[in-house]
Amino acid sequence: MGPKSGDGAEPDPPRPRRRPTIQDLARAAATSPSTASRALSGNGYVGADVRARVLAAAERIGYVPDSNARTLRNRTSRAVGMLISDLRNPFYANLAAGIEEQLRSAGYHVIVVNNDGEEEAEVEGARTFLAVRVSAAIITPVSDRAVRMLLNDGVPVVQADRMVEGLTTDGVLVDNVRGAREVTAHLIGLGHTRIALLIDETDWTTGAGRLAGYRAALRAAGVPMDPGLVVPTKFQPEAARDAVTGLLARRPDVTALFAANNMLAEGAFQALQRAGRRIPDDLSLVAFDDVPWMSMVSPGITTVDQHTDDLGRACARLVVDRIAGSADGQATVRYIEPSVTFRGSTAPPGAVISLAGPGPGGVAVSPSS
Amino acid sequence: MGPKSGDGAEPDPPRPRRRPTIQDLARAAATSPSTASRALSGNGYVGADVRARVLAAAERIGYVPDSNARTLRNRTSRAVGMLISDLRNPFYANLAAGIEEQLRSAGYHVIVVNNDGEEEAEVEGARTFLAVRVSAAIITPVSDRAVRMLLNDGVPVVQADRMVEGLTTDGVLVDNVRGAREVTAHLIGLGHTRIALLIDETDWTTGAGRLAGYRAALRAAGVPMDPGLVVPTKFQPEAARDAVTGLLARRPDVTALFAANNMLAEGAFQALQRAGRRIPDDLSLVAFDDVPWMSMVSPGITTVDQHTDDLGRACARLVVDRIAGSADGQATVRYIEPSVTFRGSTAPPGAVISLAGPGPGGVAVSPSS
DNA sequence: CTGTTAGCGCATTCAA
DNA sequence: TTGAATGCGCTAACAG
Repeated sequence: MGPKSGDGAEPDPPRPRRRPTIQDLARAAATSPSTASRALSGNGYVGADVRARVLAAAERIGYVPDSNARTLRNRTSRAVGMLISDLRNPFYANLAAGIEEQLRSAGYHVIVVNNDGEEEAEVEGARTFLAVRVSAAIITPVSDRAVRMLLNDGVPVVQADRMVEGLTTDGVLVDNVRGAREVTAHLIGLGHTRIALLIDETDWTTGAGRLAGYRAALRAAGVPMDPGLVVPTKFQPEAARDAVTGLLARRPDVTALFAANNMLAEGAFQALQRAGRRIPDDLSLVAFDDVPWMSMVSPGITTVDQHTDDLGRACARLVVDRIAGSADGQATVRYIEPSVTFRGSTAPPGAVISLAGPGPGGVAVSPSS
Repeated sequence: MGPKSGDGAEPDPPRPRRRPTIQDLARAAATSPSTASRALSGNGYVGADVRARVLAAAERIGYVPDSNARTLRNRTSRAVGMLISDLRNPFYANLAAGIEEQLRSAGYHVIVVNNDGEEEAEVEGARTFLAVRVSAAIITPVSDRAVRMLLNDGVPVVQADRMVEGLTTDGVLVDNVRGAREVTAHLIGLGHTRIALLIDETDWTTGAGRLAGYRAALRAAGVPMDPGLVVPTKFQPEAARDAVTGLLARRPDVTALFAANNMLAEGAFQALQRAGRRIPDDLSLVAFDDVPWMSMVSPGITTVDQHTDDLGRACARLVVDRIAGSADGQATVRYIEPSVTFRGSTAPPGAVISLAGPGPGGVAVSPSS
C-alpha cells in the first residue's frame, strides 16, 4: 500500500480504468473507428499520416483489441484447443510444449484441457472449445466422442500420437511399428531370443503398432513367437511392477524385456531393482518413449525416442495449414520417424546362466561408470 | 471414405452446419431468445414447462452458447491466463496440471502460454490475456512487465512460486527458507560441515530463500560460513555440471553438495558420476525440488518436495476467490510447506577421513575424463 | 481515402 | 411470466 491512503474510509479496490475501445482510440487519434480499425488491421486504404497517428495513439493509451468482439464479428478466432491426456507425464508435457511453441509463433493462442484419460473430461473440453469458437483442436483422443462433436460443428481436428478408428481427420503419428521393430531387432542382434513385451493396450494405434513391430522383428529373425512372453498390464507403473515381478517368477528363462512406454518402463525398472536383477547382466531392458530418468540411471536405458517436440510441432503445423485452407480436402496423416537411443541397458544374454543359481545379491545398478 | 461417394464432381468440403444461435434455440423451443436465455442461465422468471422445452431443444439441436458473445455482453469471461516458464520442466508441468485441474473444476478454462523464461514472450502472453479479457492470470514471473500490464487493466494476478519485488498481488510461494534449512540441517546432523551450495540465482524469492535457509542452518549449528562453498552457476544442467566439476577439483574437502533446484541437481549428479565420485560414500547430494529421476537412480536423491500440485491448486483457488470478490482488498500470499524426502544419497561423511590424509587413492579415486 | 451504418450472439433492461 | 428493444466492441459494406 502506498503511503498516501488515509483520506477516505472507502476500502473499495482502485477501480480499474475502463479498457479503451476502438472508439477511444479513434477519438485519441482524431479519426473514426472504422479508419482506426483499418489502420490497425492493414485492411483497406488509410493515409500514411493517419495510420501513424492511430498506431501512436494505440501505443499511448494502451489499446488492445478485444478478441471476443473480433471473433464475434469475424466468425473466426485465433484460439486453438489442446486436449491432452496427462500433463504430468513428460511425453504429454513435451508434446504440449511443442504444440504451444509452434502455435504461438504462428499467432494463435492455446486453450489447454487436461483430461487425465477420462472420457467425460474430454467431452467437457470439446464443449469448451465449441463455446469459445476455437479455429481448430489438437487432441490425444481417449474416445471418439469429443472428436465427433468438434467435427460435427466443422472444427478441424488433428489427432496427436494416436488415432481412433473410423474417424477421418488430420493426424500425426509416430511410426510405432518401426520403432518397436528396431529395438527388438537390436535385442535379437545381441543374441536374445526370449524377449518379453510388457504392454498395456493393443486397441489404440500406439499399442497395436508396438506389438506389431515386436512381432515383425521376431518373425524376420526367425525367432519363434511365444505368447507367454507378451505380458499384459495396466498403464500404471505399479501395475507394471507387479506384472514384471510375476513374469520374473514364471519365466526365469527370459533374457530381455521391452516396455511399451515410459510408465511401464518405470515399473519394470523398479521390479528388476527390487528383484535384484542386474541390468544388463541378468536382463536387458529396453523401452518405448525416452524420458529423463532413462538417461539418469546407470546404466542408461536403451529406448525409442519419439521426438515428442517434433510431434507437437507437426500437429501445430497441420492445424495452421488446415485453418489457412492450404491443406487440400483430404485428411493428412504425418508420421514421425522415431530413433533408437542406445544406452547401457542392453547387452548379450551371457549372464543368464548364472541366474539359475543364487545370483550375486546386492542392488541392481551401480552408479559407477 | 464411405463407399457411396461417386455422384457429383463437387470436391468442396461438406460445409459445416451454421452453429445454432440462441435465435435458433428459441425457434426450436417455440419461445423468444430472451426467454431462452433466462431458461439457460437461470436468471429471471421462466415457466417450468418452458424451461424444460428450452433445455430439451438445446440438447436436441446441440446448442452451445458462444462465450465470445457472452463475454462481450457480460464484460467478464470464464477464461484464466496461465503464463508458465517451461512446460518441459516437470516442476512447471506439475504446477500447470494442478492449476488446470482446479480451475476446470471451478468452471474456468485456461489459456496457456509458455515463455521459456523470455521476457518478450511473457509480455506477448500478457497482451494475449488482455485481448481475450481473461478474468485473471497466474504467472511464474520472469520480469515485472507482464504483471504490471495486467494490473494496469484491472486483471487480478496471482504470482506462482516466486514474486517480483515491488508488486502487490496475490501469490503462492514455497517456504524456501524452511525447506533449505531442513535439508541443510539434515546434512549437518549427519556430520557434514563443508557443504557446498550450487545455485543459479539469488535475485528471485526462490534462490534468495534457499540461500537464506542454507545459511540459517549453518549458523544455527555454529558451522562457519565458507563463501567459497557457494557455487554460482547458470540454470542449465550443463553449466551446473561444469560448475560442480570445477568445485570438485578446487575443493576436495567438500563432503556434501546441495543443488538449489532440479536442473542443477541433474548437472551435479552427472558431474559426480563422471568424476567417479560415489554417492553417498564420497559425497552426499541433496536437492531442492523433487522430480521423477531422483527416485529412479540408485541411491535415490534426498530432496525437498515442493508439493507442486498443491502449489498449482492453491494458485487456482486464490484466483477463484479473487474473481468472486470474496477475497478482501488485501493481497493474499500463501505458503506451501515443503517436506524433505529422505533417500539414499545422504550419509555421514565417513569417506572424508581417508580423503584428508594422503590415503590410498589420494584425492578421491578419480579417473575423471 | 474516410466516415456512417449495420449486425455478429448474447443478456438485460423495460413494457406488456 | 414473457417478448421487444438495446448495446457490448468490432469490422466490412457502402456511401461520400
